[in-house]
Amino acid sequence: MNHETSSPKEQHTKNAGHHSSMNCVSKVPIFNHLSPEQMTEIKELSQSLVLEKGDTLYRSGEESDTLYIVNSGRIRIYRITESGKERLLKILHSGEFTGEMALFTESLHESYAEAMEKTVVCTITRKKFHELLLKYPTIALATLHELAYRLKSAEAQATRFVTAKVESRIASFLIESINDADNPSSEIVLPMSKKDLASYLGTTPETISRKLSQLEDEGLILQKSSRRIKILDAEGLKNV
Amino acid sequence: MNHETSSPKEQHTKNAGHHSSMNCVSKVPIFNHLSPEQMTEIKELSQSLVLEKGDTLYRSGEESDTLYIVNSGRIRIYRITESGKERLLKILHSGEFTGEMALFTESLHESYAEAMEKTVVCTITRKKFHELLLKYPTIALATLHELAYRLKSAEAQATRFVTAKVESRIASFLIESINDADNPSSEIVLPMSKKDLASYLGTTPETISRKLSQLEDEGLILQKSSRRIKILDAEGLKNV
DNA sequence: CGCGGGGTTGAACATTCTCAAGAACTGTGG
DNA sequence: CCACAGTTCTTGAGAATGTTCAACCCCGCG
Repeated sequence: MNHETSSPKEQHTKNAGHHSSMNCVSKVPIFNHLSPEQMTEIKELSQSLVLEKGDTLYRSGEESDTLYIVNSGRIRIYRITESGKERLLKILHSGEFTGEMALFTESLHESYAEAMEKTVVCTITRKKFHELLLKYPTIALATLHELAYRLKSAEAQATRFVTAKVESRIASFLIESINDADNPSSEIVLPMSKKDLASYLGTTPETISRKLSQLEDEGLILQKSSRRIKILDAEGLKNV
Repeated sequence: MNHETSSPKEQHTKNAGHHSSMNCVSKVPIFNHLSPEQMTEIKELSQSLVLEKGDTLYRSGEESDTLYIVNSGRIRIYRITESGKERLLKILHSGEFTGEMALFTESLHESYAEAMEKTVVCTITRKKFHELLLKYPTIALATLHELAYRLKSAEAQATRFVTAKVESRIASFLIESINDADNPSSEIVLPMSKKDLASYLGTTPETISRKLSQLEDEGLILQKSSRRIKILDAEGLKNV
């Protein structure tokens, strides 16, 4: 994890933090259903790392041999397209992980990971995670489960985005947002800036802005502030 | 695997074929490195199924509790988008598998799988595969490896397709095709009709046709026949 | 020889992007 | 608490990119 990077901006914070931090592992779905002893064992294998807002966890092109699990905070995962544009892949929240490829082959990162706020991540090296998987098949199973789910999502998203119009992409995104956060009112708060949202949906901020206004004109949503949106007609949205 | 489908077209071929077919399992990467006894055990868990051209393996909305491994032949996996258009996700060749989600949760298929020619698939039910994974951690590891790889590919493709112009998507596809088939000459044969290719790349046959002609005008490729394309300037293609 | 499906081409049309300018918001320091 | 600077967001107009629809071609096949 030595960064001989030459970026003028910022780097890994050097403060690798406390070893074997406590709650690092406990929030992670794939580690559920383990006995206390197993938990302890895992905690000993992992190291925690503290990132400040804007810090980079890894960059495209760097060697990848570590699994990162977010303990608290948020990590932005994005790629740079051939045409030099940034495209947001996902935002990792507490309990989610990245670096799955690292676990199986010598490979290089193809994306960038950057802390959106102060964030604590747990790190486990490929070697150690391997041992873990072989020792506890249920962890392997849980990880498989998670990857299968992600694959399905990725495919669903790819399908939707490649063909659908921007308007439908936005509509889908809004509907998913309702489902995600258990909303009593059907009001959602965008989890990112519109710039990021545009990048995530494969379009531009301008278009997002216009389409949202359009949806508002059609009476499907209500923009209460730049980040807060109230869904007026979820059914209508689905048919966009 | 009872199909109470009411489609007038065609269904599963009923001839569920020979039980525990021989080479079904032997071609599958995730089953490599196993002892002969283990192989035998696996063979006993699986059943083979013969599909004729055009037969459906599964449809969107059907319950999914089986892993399918292609022994010989090809399977077209596609989705229908909200707007009712077909979008090709991938083509499974010998040794590849589908149904990964089936393995972990009660879930429904969201895609369609259809034989492109006479095809033999091996089937393993969720329950049996689970037992297998728990018993042989190395299989779990190999499966994880495969899924991680697929996830990476899916993400890469999603990124590329969402932002890139059709022209670049085609160029990328051509370049990958060179790499895939070890080509002495840099001549490739499209693995599918242009109609399917269009669906795969998220565009229309018309646009494919036009863009290919354009690439030819630019001296990057040569269309020898409707399916055969010679790459004249791979470097140039990469910069499209 | 005629039929049918894929493939190609053209022209009108729809969608989205780009660039540019201005408005609204956020956080900071006085 | 206010003013300022740096963003982010919105809006407009023109340009680029792809889609649609319709006609036509080509080729394999009965």
